Amino acid sequence: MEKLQPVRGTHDILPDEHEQRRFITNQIADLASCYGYNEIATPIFEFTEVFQRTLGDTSDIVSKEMYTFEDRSGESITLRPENTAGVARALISNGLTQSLPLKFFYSGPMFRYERPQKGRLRQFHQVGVELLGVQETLGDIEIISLGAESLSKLGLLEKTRLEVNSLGDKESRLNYREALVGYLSQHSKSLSEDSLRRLSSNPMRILDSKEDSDKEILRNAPNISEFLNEESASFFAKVCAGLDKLGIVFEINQQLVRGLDYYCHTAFEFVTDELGSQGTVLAGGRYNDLVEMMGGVPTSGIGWAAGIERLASLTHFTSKKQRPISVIPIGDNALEKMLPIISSLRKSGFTIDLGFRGNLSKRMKRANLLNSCYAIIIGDDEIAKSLAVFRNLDTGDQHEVLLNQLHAELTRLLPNSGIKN
RNA sequence: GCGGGCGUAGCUCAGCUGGUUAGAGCACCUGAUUGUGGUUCAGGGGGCCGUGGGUUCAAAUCCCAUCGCUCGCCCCA
Repeated sequence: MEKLQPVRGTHDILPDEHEQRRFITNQIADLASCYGYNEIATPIFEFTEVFQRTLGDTSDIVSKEMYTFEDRSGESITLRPENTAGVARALISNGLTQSLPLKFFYSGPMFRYERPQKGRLRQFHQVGVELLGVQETLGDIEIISLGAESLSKLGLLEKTRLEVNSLGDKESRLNYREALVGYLSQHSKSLSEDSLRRLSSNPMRILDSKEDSDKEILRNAPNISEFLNEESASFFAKVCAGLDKLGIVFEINQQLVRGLDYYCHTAFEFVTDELGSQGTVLAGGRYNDLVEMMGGVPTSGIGWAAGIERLASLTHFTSKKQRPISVIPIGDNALEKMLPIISSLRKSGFTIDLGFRGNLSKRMKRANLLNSCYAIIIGDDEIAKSLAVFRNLDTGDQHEVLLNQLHAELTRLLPNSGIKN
């Protein structure tokens, strides 16, 4: 509660910034809608087990990044660190497995207890999609394509590169894991402290270590591709072929390992070099075991999430807002006369600002400050003649318009304003 | 959890080898302009110099602690 600051790692989103974020969200939501994805919203907190059971005890999220607390009835509650587990839970809770396949889009805040830095917050926001009940490679291809198009629509595709990898099915992964542990154990003396710890808990995560000493050892480590069984290998090959067919450029990164336990087969990340070490902008993968892990019927799934703050910091945005029209009544009579007219203009969809106080000069200043395009000025002289002074604030030209012609005049001058439907 | 940088006006910052009443630009308010904005001019309000302690005749300035912000590591969106 020191000095009325927001909690560390959280920020107020003021109107200018919010407009950009809403724009980004809408762009992706519209695109997802074209792909047939429907918006879903799950609670921003869940019982802790929802995340604990699915993300994996050894994942960083569960081991040190969860916002967990006890509520008044003693239940352990966790603010969602990501939304895939919540969507999977909702699928089960609502018996939606009857109507597979399902395509979901979501957006909203996520929470992770981390040290904030550039592109990383404790409360951040994601948009994401989940495709449930599709085990065909067509699902992987559609999801990655939707990710690529989302970035493209925001003009960010050329700022990122797509990396993909296959983690294979369970059998392939176990075989690989064994081989990897065998290899790394021979070099355990030279491994970094963190990697050494992961050797027993989560050895695959050592693959994306950034320690030079680890990288050196990893250079000769076995590759996952050599351990994919026939089914997994052909699955991955089909995904890659599909991406090629769609003209989606990607590179295979065998070190790419997603941090969460529930991933299998396809894993992918769109990364940029423009955000320091937080380069991942949009990332996801396949999670065929997740729903079953939560106690539902086996249901395959694939999806991705993108960080809105990261997208926003890569995007140059200019406001798309309508410039307002300032109505400036002088005196109580004029105000009374204009109130119903203002109300009617607003109902027609025009953006009207009625400065709340001040003389003509003050109100003109406000009109200028708001970047209004026109000022409609009316005083006793004008009332007597049932008209208003209509001033173009860019040119300074002004002319008189009958009050009953105001709507027509604005419609003529601002054909793109007004209610669309 | 670990390391670096920084906390002075609403914002961006100057001042810091200690020395009157702490400054600038932008923003804000008032007036020139009581029926006309942007430009200009004149004036004005605003600061526990992050907080606590220490050194000193004297601290925004030096030292320590603490809190906050920020950047990086780990990891992730």
